[in-house]
Amino acid sequence: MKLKPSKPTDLSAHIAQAIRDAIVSGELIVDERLPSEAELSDQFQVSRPTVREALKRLAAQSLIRTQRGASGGAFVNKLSFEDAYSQQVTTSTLLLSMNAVSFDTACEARYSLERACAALSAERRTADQLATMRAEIFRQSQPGLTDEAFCASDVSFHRALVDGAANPVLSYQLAGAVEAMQPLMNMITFTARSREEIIALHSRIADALEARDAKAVDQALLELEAYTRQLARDVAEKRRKPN
Amino acid sequence: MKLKPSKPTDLSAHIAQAIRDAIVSGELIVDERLPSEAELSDQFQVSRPTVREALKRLAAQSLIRTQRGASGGAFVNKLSFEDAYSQQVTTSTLLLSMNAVSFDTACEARYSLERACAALSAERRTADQLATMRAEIFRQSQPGLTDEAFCASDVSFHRALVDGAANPVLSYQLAGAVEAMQPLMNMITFTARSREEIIALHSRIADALEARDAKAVDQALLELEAYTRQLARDVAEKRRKPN
DNA sequence: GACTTTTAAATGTCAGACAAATAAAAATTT
DNA sequence: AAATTTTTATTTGTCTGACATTTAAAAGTC
Repeated sequence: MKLKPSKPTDLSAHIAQAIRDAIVSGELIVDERLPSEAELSDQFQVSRPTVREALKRLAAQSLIRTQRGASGGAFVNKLSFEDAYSQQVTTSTLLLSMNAVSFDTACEARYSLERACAALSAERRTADQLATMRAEIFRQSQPGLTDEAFCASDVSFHRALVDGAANPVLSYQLAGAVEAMQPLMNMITFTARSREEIIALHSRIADALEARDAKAVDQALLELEAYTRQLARDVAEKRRKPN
Repeated sequence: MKLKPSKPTDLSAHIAQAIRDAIVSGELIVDERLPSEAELSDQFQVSRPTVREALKRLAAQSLIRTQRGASGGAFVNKLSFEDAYSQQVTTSTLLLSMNAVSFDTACEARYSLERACAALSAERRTADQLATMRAEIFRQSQPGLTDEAFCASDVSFHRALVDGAANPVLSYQLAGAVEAMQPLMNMITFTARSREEIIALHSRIADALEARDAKAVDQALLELEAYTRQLARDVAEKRRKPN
């Protein structure tokens, strides 16, 4: 663990980077204990608060965890899919909300990726996942449902579809694409008619998955994407000319 | 910005979460200045070092940036695609290396996602992106190339393919899948024969993109995936039984 | 009016202290 | 001797107060 780069300021950022490099390169392995804060401040020739700021940076990325007490300290954390998943969702959500990404662009990305899971999911989906999808479809058909709850159920439905591919890397990668869309979807007001349409498409997807018919899943997803984008266009249209 | 939750320890984590929530919810908007560290310590009733640790956590996630001097302070950062991209690559790389993800699983995810870009890329790829791909193919055919350089060029090639879809959200989502594979790929020793094969498939992809033939791109990617997985199997086989 | 100097505000860093948690060692009791 | 309790040492968590550095604006000067 060395620090060489140029910048004279932000010592804590440099130290964090040095430790991060050591972790990424494998110099520090999972569950290995880092030197204590006191030792680190000696090694890096900085004060303990500075070391602590560096460690908090790493903790924010789930790269380390800390434990108090004797034989405590900072340990290299095994980055779990769960941690990575939630980080990804947060990042993706902020990315979309801060960069004026058009609904079309986000929607295209989401459904392109989802279709990438379609074939695998058709092949591997479990009965359990299928049941989850059916349950979400049922929930979506309940009359009193708010738009937000409808969207949340939509996310659950699609998540089950993605998880059906039985590939944790895919599930992780898709997390951002699917969940980060929700705030954008929430801006749409779903009429009874449009809900009906979406539910019909969801049912077609579930049916196709049940029949393990990859082509049909793909086709239904294509239509769902087209319909969703049409809905968004209608909403935008109405906003512009609210009759 | 309030903090209510249960945990009594890790004040800085709570404060970071409170501010993070304020950003995600839109209570704090991009480029808005946060209260000064002194004011925050007043508001949250903690010391300045604790506030600073919280701010460093947020800085580690590129949620804020800080500026020194009068009229300086912490500002809500506009999360750029670039920042998100590199974070995603780091996270994905660590995720794969720490979770004993099989080569097959990672490879399947990567090529599934890449094929999701194939149709869009065939439709939209620019002459420039095509030229990049041709240049990388040429580089890959150079005799003196190390395996690492070959892999790096491979990543550049595929990145151009993904960027061809002209959808920044897709490019961002794919970043992890494509780049995080590199360390795994680096474990493969590429013989002259296997390089030849890969280059031939890359050429077929480039040709198909030039002809805007989505089907052909998809097919070539499928074959490339199959070949890559076969290569990995061969390597594993040789390790187990080194003649 | 243009330039220089001063000032004030803010982050960056440091030193030293105490609190709290925790595991291991030591002492005590059974 | 074993089990339990107490002590101790280590380590992170937090606080106080201070000084350095940067920066923009205000004040002063030519």
